[in-house]
Amino acid sequence: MHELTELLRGAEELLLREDLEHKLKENRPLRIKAGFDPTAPDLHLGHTVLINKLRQFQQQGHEILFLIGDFTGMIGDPTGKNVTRKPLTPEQVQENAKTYQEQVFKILDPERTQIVFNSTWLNRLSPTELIQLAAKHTVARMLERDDFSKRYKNGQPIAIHEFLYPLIQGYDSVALKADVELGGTDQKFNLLVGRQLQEVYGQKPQVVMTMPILEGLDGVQKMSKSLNNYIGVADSPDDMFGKVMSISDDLMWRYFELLSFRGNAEIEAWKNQCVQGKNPRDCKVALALEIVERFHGAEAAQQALASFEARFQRGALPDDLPEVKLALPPESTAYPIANLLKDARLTASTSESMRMIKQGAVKLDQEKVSDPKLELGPGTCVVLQVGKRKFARITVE
RNA sequence: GGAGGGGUUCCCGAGUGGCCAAAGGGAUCAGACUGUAAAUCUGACGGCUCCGCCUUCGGAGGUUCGAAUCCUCCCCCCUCCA
Repeated sequence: MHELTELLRGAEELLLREDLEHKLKENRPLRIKAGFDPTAPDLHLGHTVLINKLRQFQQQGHEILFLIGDFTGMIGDPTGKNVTRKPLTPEQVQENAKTYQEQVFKILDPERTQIVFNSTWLNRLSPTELIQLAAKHTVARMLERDDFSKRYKNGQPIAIHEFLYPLIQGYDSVALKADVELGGTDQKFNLLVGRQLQEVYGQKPQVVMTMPILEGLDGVQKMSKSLNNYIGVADSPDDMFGKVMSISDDLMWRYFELLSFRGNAEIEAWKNQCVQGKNPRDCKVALALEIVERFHGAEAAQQALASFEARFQRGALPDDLPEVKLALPPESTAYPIANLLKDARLTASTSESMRMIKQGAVKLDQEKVSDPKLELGPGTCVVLQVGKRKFARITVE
């Protein structure tokens, strides 16, 4: 029972709960399937929500089937928008799959994870078999899918192959004899097709678990690269740490739920302590450490914490200052500070430089700059800082 | 094919001849404070050789002392009817 509660944590929906309970009682490793697109292996923490859930299953002794959809990737998921998606070459698929593994195995145990490619069995499917597969499902049921029905009502085209996509994804579950399939909430329909097909093929239908979309740093919109509210798994330890620290106290608990490996009980206890006056900051530090450690190791995490404290609590300079060398503008004998800041990319324009100086945000060798007309002659080497986060060691040549 | 509505500074969205570099909100940035890059408060938020100057309101022309606002043509988006 306790197992189940942990597994349910953060999950959006579980269909059907009784099925999962039964399967768990069988006391055997369950086959847990999750499919991934072989495109864009540039993962951020939002993507890891699903992977974290896989890890939980894995830790309870179940078998993970990490499916790379190299075949389906060639069809393109029917999003309705990008109708013509460039097919990936086998090389690209291999490349992306490799990147996936590197990143994903920071969370999953490679020993107990099977990576499978659906082209393995789908390429062997004969036209006859494919048509037999298509015969197992009806148009009416396909049209139950929200975006299909909308497009159909609006008279927008739906290509036949788009109907094939959910079928094929479902067939994957048959081929893999999946007990459970995980996916994002947007995958619900496809996951359910898997259930139906398995039943038709004489298997027990898989349990479907959907995971929510993680909110980004702003706490409102979904985490995505284009909104620039993401924490990339490849971010530097300092960045990763800082970004976690920047989330609001409210959002922190959501992140604990979906990103932390700590048990429910522990997190609940912390939450209660915070209500009773414990500083939420300390919980956030723990979360930041945990996440940095996951992707960069314990040592890097401690260093990130140390440099964070040094910088923001004591106002110290970061260790690795970007070095910038700038040549004097032609026909001048000194570099005006405003232009220097712009050219060193500490500000976006000289106007912004002026503003920052007026606002008291600019520091030269730790001293506040108040004169907007300050000029630096050739040969000077100084540390310039704008705000709390932007630094550079600048040499004027 | 017909009838309307609209394109404003990163986003949303005011503005219908001068007081408009353009209200308000969001995002962002800075300062203060703090528990942190949370929260809150204050301020900034086109560019520049920065107490002054220059360039913006879909595009190109025009009217005017003066236009985001008026006129002409063009481009693009949306809604309704057929």
